[in-house]
Amino acid sequence: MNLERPFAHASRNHYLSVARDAAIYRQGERATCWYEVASGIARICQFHSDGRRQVTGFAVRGDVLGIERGIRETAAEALTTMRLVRHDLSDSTVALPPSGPLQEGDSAWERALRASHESLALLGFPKAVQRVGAFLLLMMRRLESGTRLELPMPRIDIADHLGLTMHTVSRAFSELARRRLIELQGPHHVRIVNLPELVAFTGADMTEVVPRGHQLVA
Amino acid sequence: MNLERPFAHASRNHYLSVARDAAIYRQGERATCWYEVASGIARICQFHSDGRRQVTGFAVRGDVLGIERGIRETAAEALTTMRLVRHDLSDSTVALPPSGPLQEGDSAWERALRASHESLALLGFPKAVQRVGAFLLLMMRRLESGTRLELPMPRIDIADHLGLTMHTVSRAFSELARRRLIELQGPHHVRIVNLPELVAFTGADMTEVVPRGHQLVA
DNA sequence: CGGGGACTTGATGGTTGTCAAGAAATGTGG
DNA sequence: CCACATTTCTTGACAACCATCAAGTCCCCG
Repeated sequence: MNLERPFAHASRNHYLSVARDAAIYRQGERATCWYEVASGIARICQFHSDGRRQVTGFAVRGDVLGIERGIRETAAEALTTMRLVRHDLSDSTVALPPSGPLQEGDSAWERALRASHESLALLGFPKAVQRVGAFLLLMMRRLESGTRLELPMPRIDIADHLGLTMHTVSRAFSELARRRLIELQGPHHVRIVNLPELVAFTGADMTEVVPRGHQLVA
Repeated sequence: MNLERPFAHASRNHYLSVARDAAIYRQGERATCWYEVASGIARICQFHSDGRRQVTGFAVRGDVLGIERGIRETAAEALTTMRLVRHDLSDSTVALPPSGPLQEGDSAWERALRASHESLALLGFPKAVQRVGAFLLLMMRRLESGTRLELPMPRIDIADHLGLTMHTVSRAFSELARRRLIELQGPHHVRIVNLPELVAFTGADMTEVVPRGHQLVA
């Protein structure tokens, strides 16, 4: 499938810079290419007919952006200045090494699917504080920034990502800070003070338990 | 990539039957193959260390099941007796024609990604009744069964899929029935009585609005 | 230094989860 | 095929949580 040159030096691929707040692609367009994020962060979102806006993900270094055929179901916008690698739709070979939970040898589809599952997992947490906590832990892994997190997105984006309101997200940050699990140095600068306790409090140790199952199929 | 024989007659692929309640694969195993659903319905779920169970999806005819490499992050169980097509991991060519929102010419990864996005969209609805309504509409499309829906999964599975409790799901069904949008003939047999009103009430017309955007990248 | 947007926080009402009980459906053995 | 037992589903009451409305504060940038 894509076994040869797993990390090809994207010779035919366009590298491009994107300014903060620029649209990378729009919802409703016909997809002609997809991107890899070399640096910076993008917000991927979906606008619904009832007025809701759903942020389906944040794309960071190594993430695949806008891989789909036909009409785009999401829009992507740069939250910071970014560097992207543009790929043709017929190509599903990633050019950049993975970051965070991604793996070497992934195809682009595989990476996109993994990211989608991570977003699903976040929405599975029943309470707001847990969702926000899990979001911080996920971002820490994905940004590979240690315990000092720089989150360029506004609260409303986090809210629309986690299925909450801006207010509830803000309260969750405050509660995590009150419990001395994180420290807020300005709204966009979070320091994770007590990682193990944050993991425990959130319930997000991300290790799964094998269930007692029935007989296997073969 | 996968342009030749988009719907190959899966000659090297195994067809297999699965009994109701049988495990198709387990969480924590190493993935060795993936499946397509030829008939029946499977539940895909993820068990978390804090005891939660998240149903990440239901796989119906045409859906791709368990396409991932390395350790499986989900388990799959048959809700009904099923027929599956087993594929090698090196193969990403689907054998079955699409159903519902899927398209001809999809690769397996593409189908899996689409299904994942549909689940994400469901969790985006802010209220329980809307989520349940949107779930019914989605199932109607995917099962291609007209307005008479046979839902083999128990309420708890729907709840774990939508991020709700069994009780709330049950109340939502009751409310939709009270409003004469659906009719319940037994817990697993739903008839959609007033499709346009259900769509309107749910806010799930699934057509998106193009947002006013900034300048485009290129 | 001043203005405007983003963020935080408080008060309140609506929605959902929890606890508990009862009704309906399903499966089993006679 | 029917009676019974068990599971699943529904419904009610109450508590917890979150969205909404409304100020007030902080931050950023001109």
